Amino acid sequence: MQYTGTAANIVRAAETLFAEQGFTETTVRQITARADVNLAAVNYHFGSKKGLIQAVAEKFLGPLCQNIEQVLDQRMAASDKTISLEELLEMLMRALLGVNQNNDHALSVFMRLLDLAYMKHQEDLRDFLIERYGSRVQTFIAMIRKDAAPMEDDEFFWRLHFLLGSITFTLSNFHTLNAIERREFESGAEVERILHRMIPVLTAGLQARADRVYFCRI
Amino acid sequence: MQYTGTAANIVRAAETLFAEQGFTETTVRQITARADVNLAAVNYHFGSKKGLIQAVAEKFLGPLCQNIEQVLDQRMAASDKTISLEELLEMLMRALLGVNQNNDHALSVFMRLLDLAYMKHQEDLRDFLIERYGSRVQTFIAMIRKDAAPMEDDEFFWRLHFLLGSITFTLSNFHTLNAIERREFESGAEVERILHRMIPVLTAGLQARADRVYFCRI
Amino acid sequence: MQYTGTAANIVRAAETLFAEQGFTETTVRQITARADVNLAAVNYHFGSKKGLIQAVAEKFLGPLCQNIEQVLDQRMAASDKTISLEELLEMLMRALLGVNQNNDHALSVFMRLLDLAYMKHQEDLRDFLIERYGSRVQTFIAMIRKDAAPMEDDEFFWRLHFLLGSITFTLSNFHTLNAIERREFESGAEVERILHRMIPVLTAGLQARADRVYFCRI
Amino acid sequence: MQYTGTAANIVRAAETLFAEQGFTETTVRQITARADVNLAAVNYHFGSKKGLIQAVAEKFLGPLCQNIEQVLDQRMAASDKTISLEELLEMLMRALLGVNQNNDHALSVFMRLLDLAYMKHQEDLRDFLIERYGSRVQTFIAMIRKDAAPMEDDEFFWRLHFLLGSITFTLSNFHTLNAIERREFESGAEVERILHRMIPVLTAGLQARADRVYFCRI
DNA sequence: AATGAATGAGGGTTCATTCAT
DNA sequence: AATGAATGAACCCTCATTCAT
Repeated sequence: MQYTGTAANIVRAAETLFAEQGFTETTVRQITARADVNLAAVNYHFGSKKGLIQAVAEKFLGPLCQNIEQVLDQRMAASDKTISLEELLEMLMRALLGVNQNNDHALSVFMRLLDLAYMKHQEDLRDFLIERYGSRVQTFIAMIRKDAAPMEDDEFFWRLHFLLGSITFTLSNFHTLNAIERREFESGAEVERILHRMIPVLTAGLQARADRVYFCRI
Repeated sequence: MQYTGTAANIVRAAETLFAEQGFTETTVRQITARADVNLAAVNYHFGSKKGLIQAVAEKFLGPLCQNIEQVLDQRMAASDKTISLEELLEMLMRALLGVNQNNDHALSVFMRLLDLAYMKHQEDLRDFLIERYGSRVQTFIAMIRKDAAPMEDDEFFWRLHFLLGSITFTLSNFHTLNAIERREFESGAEVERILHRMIPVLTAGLQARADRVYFCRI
Repeated sequence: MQYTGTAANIVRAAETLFAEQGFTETTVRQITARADVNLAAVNYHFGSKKGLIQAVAEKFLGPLCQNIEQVLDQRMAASDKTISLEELLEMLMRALLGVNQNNDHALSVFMRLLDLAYMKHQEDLRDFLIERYGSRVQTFIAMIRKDAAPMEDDEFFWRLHFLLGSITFTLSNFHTLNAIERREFESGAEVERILHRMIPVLTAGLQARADRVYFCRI
Repeated sequence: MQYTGTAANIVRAAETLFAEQGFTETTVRQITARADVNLAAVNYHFGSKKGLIQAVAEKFLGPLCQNIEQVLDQRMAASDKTISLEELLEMLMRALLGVNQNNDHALSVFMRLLDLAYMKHQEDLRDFLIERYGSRVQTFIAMIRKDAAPMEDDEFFWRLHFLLGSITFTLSNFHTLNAIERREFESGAEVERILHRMIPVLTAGLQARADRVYFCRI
């Protein structure tokens, strides 16, 4: 399951660089140079650069889903059937933190991958993720909806992506945002604090009533 | 101010491709092929690919800032000094819509640019944007804070970026999200409707109280 | 004969840049930018970059030949038929200085042109120069031979080019050499002084006896 | 130390083309085509075109300096401390010939490199050569001065460059000069003969007294 | 007489990938 | 299992030149 030796070095180097620069902007040369391995090693071990990206993705997505499912099962077994939004989001955040435990860049890469998956010509990646993790994610999303404000399907669809945007943007660019905060306020927050801060904000967003009238195009 | 002829064709083609694929993934050859102009035209008119990206950026940022400032001035002159969050966000959304009026991809490109600006090694772009538009944006942000829940500076800083993430993610990937919605719900929403839907969500997020205790790393 | 207006500006700018960087390394853009004229002006006035180079060449070669011929005629008319090498070389140096009078870079360009003419694939330039100035130069060379040491035709041919090398190298790179001298000896010599210094050296070289045995390839 | 395989083919092809056309005029595509290797091979093996030029330079400069130093040491050890100018120049010429032994174009390239090094904006190359070979050359130059006519430092500086000009010009353009000689005298001299012919000329030039009065600018 | 716009050709360089060893 | 050498394709950019005005 876990990579060892050369392959592990490559994955480690790739995570850092993907997190800092994005996937396209990171070259195989940069990765192998940082991992201190041969240039051909990426293709040897992962078939292609795309293969490496998927490997990096799976390394986190698997444990993440597993973690959430396990905690959810425990919670469901223990008591009643409805779980509050705050609690659900806290589960999610804890799971994300777990992913981050071994590598500071893991979360950034993961979020960047989600960003990438929503780009126009990335059907391949999108399908890969949906096929692998789609159904497991749906369960969790269904739980969230139960405690959100009542709303139409499409309204919920969009709100979910507002929420997803908050998470991916903040975590993709955590390094930069942290640096800015450090410069402006002379103290920077850790990932866990930011994740925690999101909970009330996202909760409020999902529970807000949507009763306003539309404005018209000028 | 507005480009004409070849330069305009280039900008138009670039907007579409940048919106669909991102900046790095889009090549000068793709742009000039789509614009049906010579390969060298990009360098002739914009100096470099980077120059073209900045040109595309300024085309929207200028009018956007101007629009917001103007509306804000009118509103301030007309009546009292405090403006509700909903109203402020509606101003913002209307201004964004205005930017989008002539080109469906304008907003996506603009949001992608913001995304790019937060990447680690993009200090150049970051500085360019701050120098050009920093102070004008600050004014608007200050207004927002007045009607947000009372909170520390750093808390506000992060919430602002949660909000920014929602906007950039949704608009960057509007094309894809719209396609998904269309497929799943057999009806797709226009940009303006999505922008409007954000208002109560973002408002609730900024006004939510932040009184919860931290959870600890597991 | 003399260029005016735009054409003159172009020639002036070209001389400087050709002198500093050589012909290939100097671009039409650099020339027109420095001359503060339109990019197309070079082609408009001189047909092509090559045409400009020839124009620059003729501007100096014409007066140079004329000057030498005139002085030579006066001297021949005035007195005896044999003129010393020193005197002939002094005529040449004075003529070169005359060429340099209006533009510090004229000599460098001229010498660089001679250098260029000896390159393998520059038959065009070679033929152009020979056709235009070949016979006039031959007369002067014949005078030189009269006061040189007695030697075979081929020996004289090579010595003449040793001499030519000294002149072209020193004057092509006068700017750099002057800067080095200035740095090392804290005083730099003017072109005229250098030209004068060459006379005894070149004279001695042409008058040296060539009576040594060959060495063998190791 | 010596290149093998593809790298050697590249160097060989580059030497010929550089000798014939100069550095700027020679394209990487020409080099790789002639060497019958992939276009990217130059960058793979030498980093850049500039890197290739330096590699070509070092291939000759190293052995050249070593050769001269070795011969000089032997000569110094064997007998008295003063060596005649003729003998010193013969050492130099033999060393140059040694460099030329394996490749007819080696000398031309080397001389063209020296020419290039004296151009205005080539400080990089100049510094590279000085740093690498400056001190070793100084020793030899000091020996030359001992048997030259007594003169001021600056006078010697210029005479040395008159001499350098003779050598670089003749050898840079040996191919062309040889062709001309062949056409005009129906027999061409080999490099070694030309090098030998230079010795008395250069010796006379360095030993000539510099006692003439200056002429004035007309 | 002069120019802004545009272009075809070609420049050096870099990419992910392959293959013989 | 791993690598040094090599490559085809594509990158952005710059060149001298042309053409309509």
